[in-house]
Amino acid sequence: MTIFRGCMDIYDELQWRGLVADCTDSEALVKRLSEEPITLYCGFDPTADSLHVGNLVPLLGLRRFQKAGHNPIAVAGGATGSIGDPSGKAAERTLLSPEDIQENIESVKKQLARLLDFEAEKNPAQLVDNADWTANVSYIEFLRDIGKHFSVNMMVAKESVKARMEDREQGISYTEFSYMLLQAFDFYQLCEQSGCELQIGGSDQWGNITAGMDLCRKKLGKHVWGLTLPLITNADGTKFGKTEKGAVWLDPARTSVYRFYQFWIRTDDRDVVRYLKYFTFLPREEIESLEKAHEENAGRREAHQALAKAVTEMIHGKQATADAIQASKILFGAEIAGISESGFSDLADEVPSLSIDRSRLNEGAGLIDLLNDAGLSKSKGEARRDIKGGGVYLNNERQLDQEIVVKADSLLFEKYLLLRKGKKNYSLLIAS
RNA sequence: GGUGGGAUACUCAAGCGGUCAACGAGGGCAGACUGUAAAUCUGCUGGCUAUGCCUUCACAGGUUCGAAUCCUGUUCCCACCA
Repeated sequence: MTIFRGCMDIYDELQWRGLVADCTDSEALVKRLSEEPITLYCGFDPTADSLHVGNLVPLLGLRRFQKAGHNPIAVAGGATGSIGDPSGKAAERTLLSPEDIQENIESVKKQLARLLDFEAEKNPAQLVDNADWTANVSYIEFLRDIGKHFSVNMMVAKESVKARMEDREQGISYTEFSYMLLQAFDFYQLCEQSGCELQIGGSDQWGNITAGMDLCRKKLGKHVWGLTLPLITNADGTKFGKTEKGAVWLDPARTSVYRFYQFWIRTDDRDVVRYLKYFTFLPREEIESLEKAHEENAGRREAHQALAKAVTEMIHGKQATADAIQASKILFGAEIAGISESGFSDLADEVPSLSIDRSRLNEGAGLIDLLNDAGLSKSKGEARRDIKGGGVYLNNERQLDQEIVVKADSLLFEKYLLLRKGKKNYSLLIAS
């Protein structure tokens, strides 16, 4: 008998989306999910002051469960984050200072808060910090109550630890070795205090999750579940979520909305349908029709646009997304002659821009210097090479003369210079 | 502790007295083709006040007209022996 609508479908939906990497006792979990709302959690360690697109899959996983009527808990890893998870890491990491962790936690919390619904009447999301329950546990207590339940033999056998043990060059510190126990302790605490029965996480979390399940069983006699979501891979074998400029962050101060939107627009054809399933809440029928459109005419890039729009709106909201789309249209679509003055001032918010002293242009500024100042070329030598290679455009006109001097008469609307390197790197110079 | 081998640019990896800012591969950037995709092909890939100058081949010295290359010492790795 179903007590509330929606819960029957969540596992099927996850499976259809390809979001189930592994699951402990899926049959029993499916049954359990169909009975009544379950409480589940996922942890996020504050290793930086912003989440990035790589964190999105588990986070949206929580949201998917919430949409299906379940009770999600997001755990900010104030405690675990100060230790460092060895899972999937080839080398020991340097510890973050307590101040950094605190700062990171504050910003990450805000981002988590935007993606989960804390106002839902029936199943509001919760946000907790695992430092809250580790703070007053003494080391001796922890060793006696928790450590006793773990055999080192088992811990050493876990993939995350084993990999580091076998690597003579790297090794693993006792600190990181112990990480598993802390995460297990989280699950146990949440299970006891909040009746949490399911932990989800990236597939590299499998060992940590099962460790927590064991602890719940041993200490509470409770049968709980673990479900891992896949690690996202690009079709070309590169790491998902990285660009030449580094990670793609959710914080618009780190990755502008325009860049964020562009990141998704440039998704490989082979990945786009998968990503629609992974990263959007678009319903199945819609994704399937986009898939069809994509197969028929990939060049129209309908699926890409839908993906970029959906994800950007989810993270940055409708208005910011509309602006990013507009900026993209201006830069990649119309001729520069068609851009209005207000179009340029809008661009300034989206595209990297730089103000430049008007007097410099009166005297004439070398294109090489401008490229260097705008950061499009890393050095003047590189700027020279870029021009020579035919990759530099001023106001969308290719410049091949390395010695060219830019004067005030090149200013559009007497104010803007649009500098471009290659197909997609723009910089807007604003005279002042 | 002993012996031998190694440390070269973003990474891997040649070079073992001058022609070395350093072969090659990967990566990155740019061009062509396209669809802001992929694949493919082409060029570039230390810095500069630029037909020249400066800084780089673990670190510090030395030999030499001249060193990434030879010598001495130091640090770190790896292998074998104890």
